[in-house]
Amino acid sequence: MPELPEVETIRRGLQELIVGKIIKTVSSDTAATSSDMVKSFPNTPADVEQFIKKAKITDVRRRAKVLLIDLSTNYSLVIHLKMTGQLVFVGSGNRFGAGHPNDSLIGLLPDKSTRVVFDFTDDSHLYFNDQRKFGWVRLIPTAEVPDIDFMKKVGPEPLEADFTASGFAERFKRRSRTSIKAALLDQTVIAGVGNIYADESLWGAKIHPSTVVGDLSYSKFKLLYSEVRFVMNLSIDKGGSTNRNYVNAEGKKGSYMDFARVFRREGLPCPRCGTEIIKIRVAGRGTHICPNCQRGSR
DNA sequence: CACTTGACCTGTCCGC
DNA sequence: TGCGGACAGGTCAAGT
Repeated sequence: MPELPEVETIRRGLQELIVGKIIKTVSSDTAATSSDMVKSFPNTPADVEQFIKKAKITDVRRRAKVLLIDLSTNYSLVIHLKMTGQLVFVGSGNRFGAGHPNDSLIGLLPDKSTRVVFDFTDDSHLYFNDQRKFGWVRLIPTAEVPDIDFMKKVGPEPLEADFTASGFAERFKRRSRTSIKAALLDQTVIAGVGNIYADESLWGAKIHPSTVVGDLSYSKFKLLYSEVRFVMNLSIDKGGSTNRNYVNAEGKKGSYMDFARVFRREGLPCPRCGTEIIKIRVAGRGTHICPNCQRGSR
């Protein structure tokens, strides 16, 4: 589901909503089977008892598309939402005031997609929902988080101030014979780009997604670098993209799709030249392009 | 090693 | 209205 802007939007929400709260229990009282639960959240009851129960939330961080919820026990909840994962906070009673979208969720969660429930001591709750069950939650000592495979392999954060265009171009040398779209989606090259922002940034840089990485000029890499940062910053500003399932920590949708130039806009005119946007398949993924603007030139 | 493909799941949409 | 197949915001483990 979420790419960097969506995970960052959730992180900012959770930062405001749950830091300082104390976890009372971790559970599920839903239709999820026990094997589903084990897959989503494999830590043992003893781990939960020792390192989660009574723990205070000290911080909420993000690395690539992974959320890190730090606990006062020096353990962290490491969470990947994959395609359809959600982390939704619901206050106790009328916490947000009548009519607030979050309060409309009271009584609606947990539902059949709820995999893990965190109950706080003030009777508020955090729900991990995941329709397709690809996502996961792991409890890991905070100091060991950088040692897990994903963290060791993942590439640099594209929005960091010290991340430069030349650094960006450099990262692609390891994937010089594949398509630029496959390379952009490769989390070991650059962190956080997924299918939406790959298509959006390639349109912005006027690069055909099938273009072989090694055929791209440095000036094209500079353009692509700028476009990746532009679309991700814009999306964070708009609260992310809700294509289907995505909601933020308060259960609200993001509005980037209202600003998308090509993603899921097949049949509509290219906002730059008016040519009809088409949908093709690149790197095994549905891919949206303007066939006029993105001709695969260097 | 670099690269591609299929698998993991459930739900929805589209054509017959 | 039903049914089969394709497809969906992501990563892995296999294969070549």
